[in-house]
Amino acid sequence: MPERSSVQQVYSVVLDRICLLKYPPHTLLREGELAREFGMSRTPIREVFLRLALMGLVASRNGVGTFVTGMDYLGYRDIYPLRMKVAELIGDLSPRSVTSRDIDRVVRLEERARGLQAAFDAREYWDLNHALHFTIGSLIGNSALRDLWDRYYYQTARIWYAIAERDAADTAESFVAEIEGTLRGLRADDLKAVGYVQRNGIAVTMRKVMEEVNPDTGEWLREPPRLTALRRTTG
Amino acid sequence: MPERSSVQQVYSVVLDRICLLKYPPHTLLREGELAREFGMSRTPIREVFLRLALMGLVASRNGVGTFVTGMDYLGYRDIYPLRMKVAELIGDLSPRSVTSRDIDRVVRLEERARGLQAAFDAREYWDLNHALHFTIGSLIGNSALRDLWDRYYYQTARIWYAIAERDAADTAESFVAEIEGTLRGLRADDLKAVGYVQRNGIAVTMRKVMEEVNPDTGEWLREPPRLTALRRTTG
DNA sequence: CCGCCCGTAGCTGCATACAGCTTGCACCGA
DNA sequence: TCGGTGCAAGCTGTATGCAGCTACGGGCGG
Repeated sequence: MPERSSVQQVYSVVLDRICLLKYPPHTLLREGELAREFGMSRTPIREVFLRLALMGLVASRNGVGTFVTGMDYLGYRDIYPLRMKVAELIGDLSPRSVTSRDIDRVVRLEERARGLQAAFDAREYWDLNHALHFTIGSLIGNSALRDLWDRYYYQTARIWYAIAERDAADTAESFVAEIEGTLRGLRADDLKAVGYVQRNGIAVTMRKVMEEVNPDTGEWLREPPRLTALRRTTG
Repeated sequence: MPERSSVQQVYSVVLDRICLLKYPPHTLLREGELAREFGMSRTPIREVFLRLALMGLVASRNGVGTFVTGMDYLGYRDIYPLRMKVAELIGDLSPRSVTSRDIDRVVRLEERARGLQAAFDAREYWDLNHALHFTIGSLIGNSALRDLWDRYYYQTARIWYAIAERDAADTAESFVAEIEGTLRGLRADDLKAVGYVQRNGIAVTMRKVMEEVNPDTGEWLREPPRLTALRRTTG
């Protein structure tokens, strides 16, 4: 069972679990437990936790444990506008030119996305969004900008994933439209257009997120089970 | 001698040493050595190194050691345009309003900066720049943007510090002008103006940096001793 | 004299033992 | 019965021992 893994692999797995809400906010993660699962000692797990902590996704409390952070309204309020700006810069800062491979890849994503309209599947939606994100990311020539593109993606992934499930039909439709717009931009080798399409998609999500909170208190108006579950990983 | 310190304190100290070129590029840092200096074990030092590695300021090689990274031309070429964009956003994303305390602080900085014109001192210049940076940073309301403001500052600090010493007179003069412009913006409670003044200052530095490299090879044209010194910290 | 090879020193990465802190529960007294 | 106190379990943070890797240098062969 305990197969050896590298720090990078464990980081990816735990990151995915947090973003996919398999580890919902406030979940207690224990170093020893993950160490056993991945067949390594606590030391590399601590490194994974530190990296996740610097991403703002977990926080350790001495003597207590390491918790998945809550979805903080104030954090999203700050990150989303910046994420939109980053999208606007995609076509601005030395973009890579589009190849037919890129287009083919997105065409295939479009087909799969249309399938979502018939039967929505959260996991499939996640995979498609993931693929689209990294395809676009690969076109960003500026490495620092690409880092931000990824960073803010992961920092906001949980909340859009949670919200996507609220209104599956609308989510699927918007997603197909987003891919179509992206494709138009790619075919024109107009990465600025691609960036603006992304910006608009992010803006729509941000609006949805902000509609979920009480602007005075900053509290979430309704909390689906997946956001509130305070479960231990044992059991 | 070995006084106990926290991880955060050690991180700050080592970060300063790297930015101030007390640890020049390619310096070999040993975990055990720093552990002894700060009176702790290798474990927290490793955490410091990991954080510095994620900032791109050090890199560990198994079996060899942890090195201060070189000043990579390609990295600066990517970071500077982004840093300029960040400066442009300062007045855009929910800035805090300016208080008289802020203005007073910068006024004092201006006085000290004028002293630099008479007698340039690299360390004093560093301190002033540091103070100005954080004063402006404190006016950024968007926490994510402030993180970037700090992050890119530290990632580019070494190179402008190295270049500042090249032409002390010009550096001092530009710096005074920058503070004057900043003060005008602050007094008008116009943080956008402050951001643009910063942007312009960053652009000037970037131009100076780019003039130092061969655009074909990416190699530095002339390497002052402080940039090339490959010394061990022992001795 | 030059080049190859192997041994060794010393570093990082990992595993593990220990210390300190936090929390919850049980027990005791009023 | 209720409140307070102390203890114990379990976690993170730290120290330290160990394994694996790399670089360097001396010695040997050509």
